[in-house]
Amino acid sequence: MEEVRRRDREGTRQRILEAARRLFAELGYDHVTMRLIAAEADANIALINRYFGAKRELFAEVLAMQGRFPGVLDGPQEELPRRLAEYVADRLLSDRGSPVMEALSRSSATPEIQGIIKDRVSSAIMEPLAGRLTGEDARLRASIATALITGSGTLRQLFGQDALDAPAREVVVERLARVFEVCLAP
Amino acid sequence: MEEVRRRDREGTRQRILEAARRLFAELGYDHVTMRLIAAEADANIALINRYFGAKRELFAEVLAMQGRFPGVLDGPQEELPRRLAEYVADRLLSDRGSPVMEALSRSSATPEIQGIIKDRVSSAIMEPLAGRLTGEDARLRASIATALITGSGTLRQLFGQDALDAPAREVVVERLARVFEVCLAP
DNA sequence: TAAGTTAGTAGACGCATGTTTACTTCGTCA
DNA sequence: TGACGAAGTAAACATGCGTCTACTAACTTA
Repeated sequence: MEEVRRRDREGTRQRILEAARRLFAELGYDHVTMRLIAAEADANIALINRYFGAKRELFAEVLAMQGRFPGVLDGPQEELPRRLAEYVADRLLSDRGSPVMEALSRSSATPEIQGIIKDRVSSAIMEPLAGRLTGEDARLRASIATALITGSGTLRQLFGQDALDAPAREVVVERLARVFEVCLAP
Repeated sequence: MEEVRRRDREGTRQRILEAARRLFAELGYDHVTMRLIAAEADANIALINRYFGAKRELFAEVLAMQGRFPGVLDGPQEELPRRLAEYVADRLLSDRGSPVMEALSRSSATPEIQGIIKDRVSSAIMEPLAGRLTGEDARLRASIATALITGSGTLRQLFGQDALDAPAREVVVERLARVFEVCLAP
């Protein structure tokens, strides 16, 4: 009955990385223990440190492997607010949130990794967003949109998927799209 | 040179409460230790548990003593978006954020106190806000505004007071006011 | 087949946490 | 004045954490 998949360095590494991704998103940095990751990945705890160095670096690698808003920031400029609205609405209404969004808003209070998260929010959300905006105060407008995105993550994590009293998806998208429009407009 | 303020039960209780308020706001629930509170309050650690029972209950008491958006939710209805905008802008730009806002967004990932925070966000922000709104989907609109408020807390805590590239206060308030208007409008 | 490399393992290490216990000291009131 | 209750204290408790070390066993290669 024993699994014969042994001595597979790369495979084990991937299982650890995937377990860490899932757990960090669900529980936040502080509440994920090395032992929990090891159990979830069905790997020995010492291998985590051997392959990744330390918990902090594992977290950094997890964030690094996430795409930067795939399909949201790309596409026609005039539909950007709507794509953001759909992204946020889907994450709020679906049975699980966005791993990046959740990991970020759940882990941002930990000094140990604050720098990592700051860089990630900057490079994956704020800067690409600000870069797509024209007119004055682009960075301010991008920041407000970012606040709305991360705040949605916090809300989701507190209230689960019925944070919004469960109206129809289209109503949520419509409202969010209008809000993002005002955020991003020059 | 010794302080002679000894054997003052109520005074000690208040010093502990005040130190806890400050520290929870600054560091979040997880990263505030009982020993840190005791040191900051210049009190013995055992007294914290004697007076408050447990860390969790101390946190609940800290949240309970905070006013519910004093001066923001009250006042003429048509200026509500602007008052919210001023509140958020001031917290983002000033040298320290709002204790409630910070404590909430810094501590929301801890399962131990998730219920406390959830109740607090509901009763202090979302429900009063939704109660002031007319028209359909009041709860959805209040939720989006809440997301923006808590998201601002997260942003502030990540980037400090120059999260917004430091434009003039009036510019920030103006933009936020327009966003809140769209959030809250029927 | 023997030797060497390395993935995988068990367990301990040192430290920090929230909480509790046993004790001391102060203040008050009979 | 002496005794008693309560405020304050020091130290320990049990637990959980990230990390590291010494070891075993599987695969590769000569």
